[in-house]
Amino acid sequence: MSFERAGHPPFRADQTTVRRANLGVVLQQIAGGAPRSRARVAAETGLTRGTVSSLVGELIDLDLLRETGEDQRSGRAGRPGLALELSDRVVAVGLEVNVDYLAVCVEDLAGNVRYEKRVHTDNRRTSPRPVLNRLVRLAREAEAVIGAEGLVSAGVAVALPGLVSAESGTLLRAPNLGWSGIPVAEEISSRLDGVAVRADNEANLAALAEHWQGVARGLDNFICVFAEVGVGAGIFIGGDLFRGSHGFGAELGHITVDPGGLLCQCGAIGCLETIVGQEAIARRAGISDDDQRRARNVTRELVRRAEQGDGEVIASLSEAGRALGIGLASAVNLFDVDAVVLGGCLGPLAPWLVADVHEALAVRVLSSGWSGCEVLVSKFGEGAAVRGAAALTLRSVLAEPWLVAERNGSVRERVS
Amino acid sequence: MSFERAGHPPFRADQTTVRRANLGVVLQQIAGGAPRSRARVAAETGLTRGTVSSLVGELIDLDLLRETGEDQRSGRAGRPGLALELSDRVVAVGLEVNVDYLAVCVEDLAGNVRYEKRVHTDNRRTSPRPVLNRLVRLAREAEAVIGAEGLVSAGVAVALPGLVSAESGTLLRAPNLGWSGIPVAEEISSRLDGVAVRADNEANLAALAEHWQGVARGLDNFICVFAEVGVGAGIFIGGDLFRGSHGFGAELGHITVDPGGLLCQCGAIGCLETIVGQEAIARRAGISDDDQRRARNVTRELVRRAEQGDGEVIASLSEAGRALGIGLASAVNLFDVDAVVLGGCLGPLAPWLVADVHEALAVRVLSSGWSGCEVLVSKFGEGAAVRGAAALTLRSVLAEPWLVAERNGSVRERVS
DNA sequence: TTAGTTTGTGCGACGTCCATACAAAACCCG
DNA sequence: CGGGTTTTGTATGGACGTCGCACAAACTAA
Repeated sequence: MSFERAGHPPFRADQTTVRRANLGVVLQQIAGGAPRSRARVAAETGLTRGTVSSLVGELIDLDLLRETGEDQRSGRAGRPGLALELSDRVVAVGLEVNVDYLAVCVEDLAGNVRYEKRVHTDNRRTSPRPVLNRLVRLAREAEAVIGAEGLVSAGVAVALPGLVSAESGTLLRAPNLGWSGIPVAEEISSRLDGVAVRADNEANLAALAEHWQGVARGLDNFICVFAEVGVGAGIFIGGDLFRGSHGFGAELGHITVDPGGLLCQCGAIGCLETIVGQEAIARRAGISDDDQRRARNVTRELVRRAEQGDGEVIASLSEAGRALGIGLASAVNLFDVDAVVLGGCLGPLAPWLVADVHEALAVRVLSSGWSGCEVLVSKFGEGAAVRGAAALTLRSVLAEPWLVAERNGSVRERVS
Repeated sequence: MSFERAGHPPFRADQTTVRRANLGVVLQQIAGGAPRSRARVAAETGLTRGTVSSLVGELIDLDLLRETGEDQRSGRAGRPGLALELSDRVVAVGLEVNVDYLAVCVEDLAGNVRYEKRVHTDNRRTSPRPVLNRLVRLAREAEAVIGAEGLVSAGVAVALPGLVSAESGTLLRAPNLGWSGIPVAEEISSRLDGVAVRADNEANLAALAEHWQGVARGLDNFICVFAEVGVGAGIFIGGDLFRGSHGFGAELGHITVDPGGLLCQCGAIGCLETIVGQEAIARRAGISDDDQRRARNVTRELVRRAEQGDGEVIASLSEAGRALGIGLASAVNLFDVDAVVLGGCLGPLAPWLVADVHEALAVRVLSSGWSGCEVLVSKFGEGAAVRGAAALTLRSVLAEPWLVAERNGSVRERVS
């Protein structure tokens, strides 16, 4: 109904604003369901068939939509409509730097993963430069695939494990990586011939992924915990990612849950991260750092042992669940969300955690009597952040379709 | 830049949408500063002088703007502009039900309080009906004043001490009042000849008041604590009031700060409210319930004793400050706000609290090193909620000016 | 085959903003 | 004191986008 985000930076509107808005409306309408005819879209959006025709024409020219045969119709009278669905030619590249791996993925508008690669490397005490070089090599491979299949890239985004300034794309501080003040987006962009690159926190992007194609589809308010070595959270409010004033919000990993506990990387005592992180769980289960390194994938090792009935591991997991529940409870009390999603390493480990999280929430959440806050398990687990990075770009394509013209339009316009 | 709240419910745009948006843009531009000429507004918004002229004409017809002589100009060449400022003829009515008083206020668009009244009554064990009757009587008096001065009412809103469903205007649960499930907005509306009435939580509205004309002007992200008998909080995010999925958000009063503490009205143990509320502070300072009742205004009594150097009171206040700081810290960690505002009875009591709140925040807020979170003292104190109720309506007039035509336009259109 | 229904497109009308031109009202300066 | 300059507010024609309507195409039902 209203315009803009009712907040203070109002922006003047004119006819092109209208056009752009309606391009977005039509595209999102088609994205949010089964293939549909122009006429149905018109009926659903309130636009005229004529206007929808015009808008769809432009979207097809932009390679965002395509006509795929006829609308499936159950013997109703009248001329059949031509089904419209999202094009599979526009893709986005997602990158991820984590403590013990690098990852890349290419996803198209329809949500299909077209390419995916993940390499294990210990980035913990490596300086940023070689790590970014390796990441850029992965990105280049992905772009080669994109080119070979005749796809169009809408942009690149990178997920980072730490405090990120989303506007500038700078990694401000990553305790578990030992990095600080690295202009990651800029660095990557310059090595990829100036392609636009965005950067964001891994937990934010994991939340985005779950909302885009995961367990949180259709949920407008939820918290997604993303634990690897560190523990972060992405918060969705009103269908959009919530970032604080400076991007320091949702630092769930550094909520105090055990004042008499261990020293955290951040300098404080008893942070949630000292109990719930992947390595914290292992350490508390009596698995030495050496054993962890040998196992390569710590989460898989934990799952293996838990499945075998290892008492120490199961106890450590249960404890982690309880601590997590305590931490989440204050967040749920303040944000009043509909659901909590357990992601990252908590995905695979969920079977030994969920019950404890549930219980802690039930006890501590004020409104638990009225509005049950669901506990969901991530669909993508450790792969959520990369996919979220791709989704970041894809989502903005749906919301602001006209921007793709400014990226690749110069070529296209000469053709048409 | 983008349209709509990027979220999922997209809405088609057309020319009237543009017009409405620009009406809002012009009005808010003029509202957000000193009186200005059409030409300046044009330069600031990016609209043409011609377009601004047309928009301003419509806004003047709606009685939202007025021309007030000439623009103050410091000897610059050129024809002087006609200064435009907010009309003082459009007002809104704010109402408030609290535990020990009822209040009404009439405020105009420019932020002037045109009428104000507050009556002390113990509503604690009174049934809703007589209380609402008394409130409606206050509202009627206010409307009489509005009529007598030739003003136009844009709407009525009421502040309530408890969980409120803002859409339906229902008071779901007010522990300190002993009410639950009362359709307050509807009840008041029906007794005021069907005038539209909105209802919201007192803390939300207090936050709104501080943002509208108080200490939080210009702050887009802040938390406003509002303590009377109970303790609530209103949260501003991105220049807008944040309500959770169900309106249960920001229940700061029921965060656990002292697991071995007192039993709270809500049934839990050691809630913040058992230490920080007006009566809790008094009780912990050794002031009996009888003495409190005799004093009528508990806050004033506390201030009196603190000024006289009453050790018990000062200690209780300091303790409240510390508890508040602890509770606020988790909120600040999650919301990453720029400031915290102490409101309600905490306004007058601030001198004996602020230092403790500050200290607790400094220790417990993760990002306190980077982004200092200011602690501000409310400008309106206990009067914030009523003023916020009026501001709720006034704000929506600024954002959606065309709606006033639907309220009182039928008369006006016949005239013009 | 014919009538009825639905789809997609073309055309004129309307509303809104932009660019431009112009009169009015001040200041500046010789 | 009067002309030139600058700025303001308004009026006019053009561009753009949606709406309403009409029409041909394509299918179902009888």
